[in-house]
Amino acid sequence: MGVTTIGKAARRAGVHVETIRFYERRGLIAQPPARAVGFRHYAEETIARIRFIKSIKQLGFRLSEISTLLGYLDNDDVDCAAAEHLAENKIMEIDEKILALKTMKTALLAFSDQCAAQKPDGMCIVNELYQAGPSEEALSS
Amino acid sequence: MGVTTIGKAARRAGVHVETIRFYERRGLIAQPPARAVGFRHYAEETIARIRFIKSIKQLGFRLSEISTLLGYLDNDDVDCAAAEHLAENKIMEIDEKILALKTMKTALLAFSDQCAAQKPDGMCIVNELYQAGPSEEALSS
DNA sequence: CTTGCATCCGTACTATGGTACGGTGATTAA
DNA sequence: TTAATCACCGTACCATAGTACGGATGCAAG
Repeated sequence: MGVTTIGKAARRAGVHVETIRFYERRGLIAQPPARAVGFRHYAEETIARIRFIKSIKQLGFRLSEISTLLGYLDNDDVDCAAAEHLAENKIMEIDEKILALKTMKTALLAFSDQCAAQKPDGMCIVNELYQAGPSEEALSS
Repeated sequence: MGVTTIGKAARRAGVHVETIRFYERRGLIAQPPARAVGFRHYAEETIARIRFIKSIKQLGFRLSEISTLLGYLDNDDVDCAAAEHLAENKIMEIDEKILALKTMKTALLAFSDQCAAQKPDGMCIVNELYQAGPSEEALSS
């Protein structure tokens, strides 16, 4: 196998070329130095780093948070307690999102029920809501 | 009470002035015609319309979707079946998001557990993940 | 040797829902 | 009357995570 150019690196890491460049611009990974003669070579560590970013992203972390985490790693400054703290914060964040979505779902179900209980005159709940100009508290639970 | 200028309209609808302008630009609400002499007057229907947008937004609908819905309303083209369909689609969308978040949470809990089971050498799971360059399937469930 | 794909690089654009700014003119309360 | 507030308008900017584009060059296969 030949040298690992950006295209091969992308395929091996499971991301797009543009994503690698984007991560370079964001400072998440270092850009390999330009060579006098050929294209840039990507080191194994860089590919591992991209895979790591991808894994952590799947846990719901933002790139800015991953950037911070990588900063700790680069300084050998990660301990289990700190990592656990990060994970727990993220879990709470996720719980909040889930709660908000469940609230929406409840309201939507109520809405849907009112649609189903169609008036004999064919007037839809949507029309009524719109005509009435719903008050602050309506639908807002 | 005096005329309903944009500021009063915003207060009564529970949004910011800029939001009203933004909705006007997006075509969600009509801009009242400029008057020769004073400021624009906002009609009651417009305020009701903004409140309606706000309510529907709380159900998780995007402005583009609300725009479509308002188009139906403006043409008296809403029936309960269609509205119910909209709501049910949105419920499915929300369910998918909840599922994705729960998957993340599960992975995070596993991660957190591994942090808690700290190695005697003080080596954190994060370091190991990073050094190892996690494979495609690791953490990805 | 030439064709065609790949790399390089900066910049601009995507969607989302607004928010902020800057300068000008109208209005209103003291 | 004058100062403070509000309205008007276009444009630019925020976060998010990339994606797309265009032109120049490199490299490898036929």
